[in-house]
Amino acid sequence: MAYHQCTVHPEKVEEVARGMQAPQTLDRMSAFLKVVADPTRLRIVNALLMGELCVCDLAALLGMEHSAVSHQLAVLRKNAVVSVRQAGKVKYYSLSDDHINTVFNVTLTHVNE
Amino acid sequence: MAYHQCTVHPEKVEEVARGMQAPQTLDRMSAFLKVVADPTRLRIVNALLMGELCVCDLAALLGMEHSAVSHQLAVLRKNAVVSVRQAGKVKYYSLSDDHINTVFNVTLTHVNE
DNA sequence: ATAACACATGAACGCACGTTCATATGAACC
DNA sequence: GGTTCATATGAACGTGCGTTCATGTGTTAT
Repeated sequence: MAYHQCTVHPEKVEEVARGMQAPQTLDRMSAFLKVVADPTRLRIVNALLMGELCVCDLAALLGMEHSAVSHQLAVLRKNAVVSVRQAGKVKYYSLSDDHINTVFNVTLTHVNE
Repeated sequence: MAYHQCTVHPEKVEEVARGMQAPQTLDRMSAFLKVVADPTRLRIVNALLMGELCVCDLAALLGMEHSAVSHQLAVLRKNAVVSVRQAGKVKYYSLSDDHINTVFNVTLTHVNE
């Protein structure tokens, strides 16, 4: 059976529609949340909460290939979640923003409630 | 060329490893973030910030099929993001938690910085 | 300058996940 | 009880995305 046109409340819908964030804002929010939602990247963020780390140590910490870690770091970089500091051959990554800290902690308390 | 075992700093890695959240905690955090990272579900959350809505009005607001909305609401329900109140044939959805409000607003200010 | 090290990037494979179509449940009204 | 309305659920299809493998870039040291 096909779907019917149900009884909508147009005034209510329009009121809420006006209160909605702009589409491109929601897209950026969605993109950011997707970035930190990935388990591997969330573990990287968790680690970097305690200070900067090089790719090498991150790979050892997570028990992953350098390549995999580097790919995830590229995603985090392109979304301005982490920053890089180069010292010789080694690159040290750190969180570039304080909001990530907040999001992490609020999410943490939410799942622990 | 294959990857070499690079020069790790074991004491640093172990220190950070001790400070990491438990794996199941990170998994729950990841799962929650994935739920709200989806564009459609984020729009639903945005709408419900302004008060409860029925499936019918949500479908009209989002310009989607009832079925698609209902599927996403099921995901949000199973992850305790929304609650249902039934009034006759109609089911009204609302945010079940205040943390979601916080996560939404912090994320919003982050992408606007 | 050549080699070894630390990391980045490109491409391809595999799978999870959102959408869609179809069907099912459940409530209210006749 | 049968029909209509409001929502839920099942299954299959398509695609985006994370992983892996292979190769590339850049830096230091000899």
